[in-house]
Order: sequence, then C-alpha cells, then structure tokens
Amino acid sequence: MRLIVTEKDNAARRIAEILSDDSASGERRNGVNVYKWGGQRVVGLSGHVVGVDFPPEYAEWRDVEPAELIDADVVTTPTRENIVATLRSLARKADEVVIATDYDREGELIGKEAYELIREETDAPVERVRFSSITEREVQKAFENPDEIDFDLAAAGEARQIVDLIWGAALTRFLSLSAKQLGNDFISVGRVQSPTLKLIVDREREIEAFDPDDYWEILADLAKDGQGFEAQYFYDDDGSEAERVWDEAAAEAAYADLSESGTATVTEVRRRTRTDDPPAPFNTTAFISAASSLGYSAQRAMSLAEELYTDGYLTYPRTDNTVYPDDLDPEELLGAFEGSYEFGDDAASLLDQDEIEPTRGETESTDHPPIHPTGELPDRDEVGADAWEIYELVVRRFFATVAEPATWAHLRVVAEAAGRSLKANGKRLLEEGYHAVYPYSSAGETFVPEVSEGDKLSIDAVELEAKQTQPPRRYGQSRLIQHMEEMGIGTKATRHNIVEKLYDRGYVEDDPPRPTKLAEAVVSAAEEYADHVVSEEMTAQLEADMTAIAEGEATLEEVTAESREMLGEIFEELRESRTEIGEFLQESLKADRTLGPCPECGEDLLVRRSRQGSYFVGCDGFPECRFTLPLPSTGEPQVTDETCEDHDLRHVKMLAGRDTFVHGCPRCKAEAADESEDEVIGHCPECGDSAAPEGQRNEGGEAAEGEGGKLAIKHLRSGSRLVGCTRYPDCDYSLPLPRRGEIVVTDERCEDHDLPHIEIHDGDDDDPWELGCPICNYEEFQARNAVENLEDLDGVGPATAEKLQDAGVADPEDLHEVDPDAVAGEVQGVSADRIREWQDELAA
DNA sequence: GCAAGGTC
Repeated sequence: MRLIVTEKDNAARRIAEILSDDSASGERRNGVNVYKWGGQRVVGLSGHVVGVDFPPEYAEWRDVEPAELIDADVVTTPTRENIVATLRSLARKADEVVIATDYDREGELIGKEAYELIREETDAPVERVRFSSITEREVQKAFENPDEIDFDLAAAGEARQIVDLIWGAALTRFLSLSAKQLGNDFISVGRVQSPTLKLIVDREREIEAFDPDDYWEILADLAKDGQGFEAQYFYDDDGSEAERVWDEAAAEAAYADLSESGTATVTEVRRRTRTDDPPAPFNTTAFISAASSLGYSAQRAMSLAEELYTDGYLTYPRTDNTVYPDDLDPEELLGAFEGSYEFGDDAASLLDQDEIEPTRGETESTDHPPIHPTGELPDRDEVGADAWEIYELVVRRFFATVAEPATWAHLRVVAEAAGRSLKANGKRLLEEGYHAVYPYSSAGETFVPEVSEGDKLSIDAVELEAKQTQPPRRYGQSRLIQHMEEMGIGTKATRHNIVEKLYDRGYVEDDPPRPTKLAEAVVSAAEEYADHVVSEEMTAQLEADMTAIAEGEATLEEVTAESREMLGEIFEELRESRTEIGEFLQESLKADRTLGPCPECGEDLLVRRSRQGSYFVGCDGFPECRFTLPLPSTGEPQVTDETCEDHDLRHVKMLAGRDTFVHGCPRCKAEAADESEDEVIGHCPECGDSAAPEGQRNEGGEAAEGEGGKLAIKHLRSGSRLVGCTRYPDCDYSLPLPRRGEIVVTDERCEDHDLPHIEIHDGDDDDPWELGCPICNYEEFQARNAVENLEDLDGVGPATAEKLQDAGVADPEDLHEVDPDAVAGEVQGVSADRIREWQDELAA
C-alpha cells in the first residue's frame, strides 16, 4: 500500500481526487478522514501534530527558576493524538510513503515530523513531493518526479521552535513570577508579540509626547461663468509649495488681501492623464486590510474566509503569494460567474475585453495561490450576510485583477489675486476600468471647470481656518498586520492571531488597539533588560541563522547554543532587578484597574473581583474603607480613558463579545438607581392576584387583594433595568429592559398580559423604540435569539435556520436530542453527517 | 498557565 501524507484534510481530499481520477472514497478513522482507492491511502494532518515543550519536571512555574529553562531539554510530544494514531496505523501497512505537505519551510518540518512517526513503525521508503498549487498538472508532475525530505530545511524550522520556546517561556515566567501574576493573568513575552506590542507602545508614546502647533489655512470659493469650485491659498516656502501658514498675522494678511479682491486671474493651467492600475491579487495581509475597510476585524475576516475555504468557495486564505499560478485560467474562472445574478454582468463585460492579463504583485511563493474564488458559487442566503460580503469582496478583487486600468484626467489651476496664489486640483474619471467591477477603492471626482490662462475668476467667498497639527494616529489592526509583514515578523497564518493575543493578554484595548499601562511597563522593562526580544532584529537574525542551517552552513546545535548563551547573559542582569521589575509591573497593573478617588477616604477606587467571581468597584483603602459600587453582572470590566466630570471616575466598559456595552460611571449609575422609584405597571404573572401560589389563594382561587406581587419597573444600582416582582426576593420573576434610553410607559395595553406598552426614548430622536408589552417583547426576544443561535452553526443561513425550526429544532440545544437522519430527511441541504458534526461540536 | 507555527 502507498501512503500519502498531506498537511491538511482539504489537501488530502483534493490530491486523492486528482490521483484517483475521482474514484477515491473517504472513510473516518479515529475521527480522521482517510481517502482510499486501489492500493493507495491519503491522510491529511492538521498542521503540526507534535509540539515542542520542556520535560514535565519543569511544568510547575513556582518550583523552577526561569533561568533553568535556558539549558533544559526540549522534547517533542504528540499534540494531536488521534491523528498521530491514525498515521501510525496507516504507516504499519504501508510499503511506500509520500510526504506531500505544503511547499514551504514549515511544511518541510511538518513533513519531517510525520516522517519520524512513520519511521517508528516501518522501514518503507519515504519520498517527498513538492507542488506549488493543488491542480491536476502540478500534482501529477510532482508525483512523477518525487524528491527527498530536506532535513536541513526542517532543522531550520526546528531551531526556530526551540529558540522561540526558550526565550518565550523563560522571560514570560520571569515577569509573571516577579509580578506574582500566575494563573490566567500571566505576563507574556515573545519574539513576535513583543516587537508588535512595542510598535503600539511607541506610537502611544509619540501621541502622549505630541505638542500641537497652531497653523492657518485659507480656502476660497472660485467660479467661472457660474461654475463654482474650491481653491486653496499657497505660498512659496523656500522653493516648495506650502499651504499651512504658521504665523497668525501672515495668515490674516493673506486672508485680508484675498477677501478684498473680487476676482482672481488664472496664471497656470496644467492637464495630465494618469493611469490608475488595478490592484494585485489578494494575499492574506491585503485581504485583511480590504476587509477592515468594510468594518471587519482581522480575526473576523479570517474566520469568515476560512469558512468559505472549507466550504469550497474560496482558495486557501493563508498565503503570501500575490501572483496567480500559470495554471489559473482567468477566462475559465470568469466563465463560472457568467450566469450568476450578482456577478454575471460584470463577468461578461470582463470576458469582452480584448485581452485578459492578470496583475502581479511582488511576492511569488510556492505553497498556495493568492486568495481567489474557486468558481463554485455559494447560495447567498445560505452563507449569511457577513460571509457573503467577504465572498463578494474576494470575487470582485479577482475581477479587478483581470480588469483594465482606469484613467483619470487631472487638471491643476493656479490663479492670482492681490499678489496671492490660489490653487485647485481637479480629477475626472475618463475610463472607469477596474472601478466598474471593484467599488471598494475610491473613485471620487473633484470638479474644476475648464479655464485658460488669463481667465478672470470670481472670488465668491474666502475662509480662514485656524487649525492645529495632529498627533500621529494609532495603528488599526490591519495597519499593524501590514507593519508586521514589512518588519518580517510573524507569518501569513499567525499575524492576525498575534494581534488577538495582545487583546487576550490585557496588553491592548479597544479598536484601534490602545496599550494598557501593563503593556507600557512590559515594553519598558524589556527595552531595559532584554532589548533583543522587543526588536525586529531578533527575527532578522533568526531568519539569517535559519537560512544558514537550510544551506548547510550552520547546524541547529550551533544556532540554539548561541541563542541560549545570549539569553543567559540577559538573565545575569535580570536576576538583580527582580524585585524592582516586579513592583513596577504591579503598579502598572493597578493603574489599569484604577477608576479615581474614593468619595469616602480619597484613596483609589479599583475594579476588584469578589470571592464568588463577580466584579465590583472597591476601595484600595480596604479594610479601613468599605466603600463599594456594583458593576453589571455580564462581561469583563474594562476601565476606559474617559472620565466622569461629576465624580472624577473613569468610565467602565463591559466586554462581552457581541453584547459589549459601555456602563459609564459606576457612581452615576448607582446614584441614579437610589433616586429612582419603582413604577408599578401590573400584576406579577407568577404570584400576582390572578396567579397566587396555593397557600395564599382565597376561595375564588385568587390571592387576597394586596397580597399578590405586582410588576414594577426597577432600576438597579448595577445599571440594569427590569420589570420585576415587588415581592422580590420571595418572587424572582423578571423581564429584562434595555440598558440605555428613557423608559416611557404608554396608555396602550396588551390584552393578553394586561400590561401597558413600553417605549424607549433614546437621546433626542423623535422615533422611539416601541418595545410593546414587556412579556410579549421578551418572548419575541427569546425566539429571535434562538434563530441567531442556529445561524451560528457552521453552514446555516437564515433560510436553513427557518427550516430547522420547522423541523422542531428551535435552538442549537435541541440538537442534542434529535435523530440526525430524521432531521436531515426533513431539512433540505443539511446532511445527517453535518448534524453529527454539530452535535460533536456542542458536546465539546 | 509559558512561544510561535501549523490547522479547524
């Protein structure tokens, strides 16, 4: 039997299809897909199935000096046991093995890891094939010319693993132990995350140190024959054109001159035609950046693209490549969109072009093509709105890369008035080119009328604007990822996760990411004692070392020994400053939790956590001062940089995924609740007059008048509002009300529940939210939630969600109890296997 | 409970 090993299941399936001429069948072993035909088996790994770590005796942080990790053994152990077991059992029956992992450094290492596992089971020959994309031609050619594993290249990857582990673990443990931050709140450091964090912190330092300068700009409304346009004052500043006037008196003088002249004379007209080339094919970074201008975070964009990839609609989304492979036939791919409702017209117009020549970016790599549609079209309702928007972006990007350039007519006009110069730059689209199929990049025109030198223009208005220079802007997530790519840190598959990691570690908050005090302290400490780990040089040096290993000019042992020595020197310095560093980190951690002064004792109010795990605001003066304020029960509190003017306390935001909200000043919230009175709106349906519990009922089956609970609108000190029973805590019946907006009880009544309708007036808008009867509203809310929960399932859109509900699955929870075959029979487009996958996922 | 790199 011949065993073929790929890096992932998707690749295994496609290679089996190609090599078997579509006759392969799949089976599941240990939860791993194995494709078979004749004497052949193909199995896909899941990237690395083994990982490096220290031996177990180093596991307990408190029992090990971090510096001991520097010379500790590094061992490789299976991390994906089921895949390893399947690989082993397949290997035992193989008399020939082919490694077909991705064609890049990490792929070589993953292949070598598989090789080592296989060698423990068999002496069968092991070959290596390399192909630059999984297409019939490439794959056939690769299998006809098999090669050998490049152990040097794999060793380069191993060296990286070892260096990253030792530096990351030793420094992470050192900082965490010195600040006594163990458990979930450890303080991490790493070759990629720390330089990325420094980038953010450095930018924040620039912002904080920024000292704005005043300047003035003068704008004028000009017109020729009634056609108005805007022009800007400029002057000659040592040979270059300047618009900003730094001196107020000079600005006012120019403004006065221009205001007093009724006309200006055209002194210069310059026309130029510019081509605006279509963009290059999408690599991961460019894709994330385009998705970010549609409002998607890096993480969200990637997870949608991964879903579309797994479902077969897009190619692999993790790629650096910006050049389509030779075997991509643009005409054929455009043809796949011809009949489509959304894309048909655009595809047809592109096919009408005289020539189709895709654009090329700068990087051509061997593992995966640029991200493009496969030609298989998803059902718009089925994939959901977000996935569709991402899909359309990728389709249109592909369209743009095969479209014609756009051309623009540029018109620059300079006019003089009272010795002062005004300029206007016009821009008109001559040939729409790729903009016709790619609406995401700006194609805005600026109107300037046709004028000739010597023409008189009227000056209709002049405006003097006082401005200030602005600090640099924070990096957005996608800008950060671009920066990482430029610095050569991280990879296509990890950069967006690194940004996410900075959020998880409490190093950055909000979007665009803003560093916490902890982040500033970690970066400062690293800069002082371990500068190497926060610099991009560490990666640059590692890359050079890896190249040397791959080319046989150095060995893994030499490179890791040198790296260990360097880290050892760093620890010599660190040892002496341990307490100092620990205190510094602890202070910064406290600063991130500090709201402001306690109204009772003047010490700091801090976000704290009770023994039960709930958050509240407490005083740093505890136990002498017992002042507290409650916080909402949902989400993780985050102290924002906004401050309440009344109480000098920073506002709190509650992070809870989609349900994240700004709580505001906790003292304002508590005081507002103290001042409000409960407003009774009806009887409690659980214990009210018409539904009293057994013991309290009178002969008529009702509670005695006045004894039953009433429903009232209540304001809690934590900021929540609800319709709840007046007999609380004896009766805990309650219905949620929105956190924001003024609650207004109307005269309209719900006949079913005998309750008034409620409206929410938010801000000054005169179009209130008609919430209606609170009971009806809550029931609808629950039903809506159920549909949304269903849509969270992989491959379920609004249409399928509805069908699932019709089939008795109102909520994902119901899936536990259903018979997959029965439901699959009732719901078109959902297989029993899919349902089993959902069940497995929910169980996990 | 550490990193970064694969992958889901």
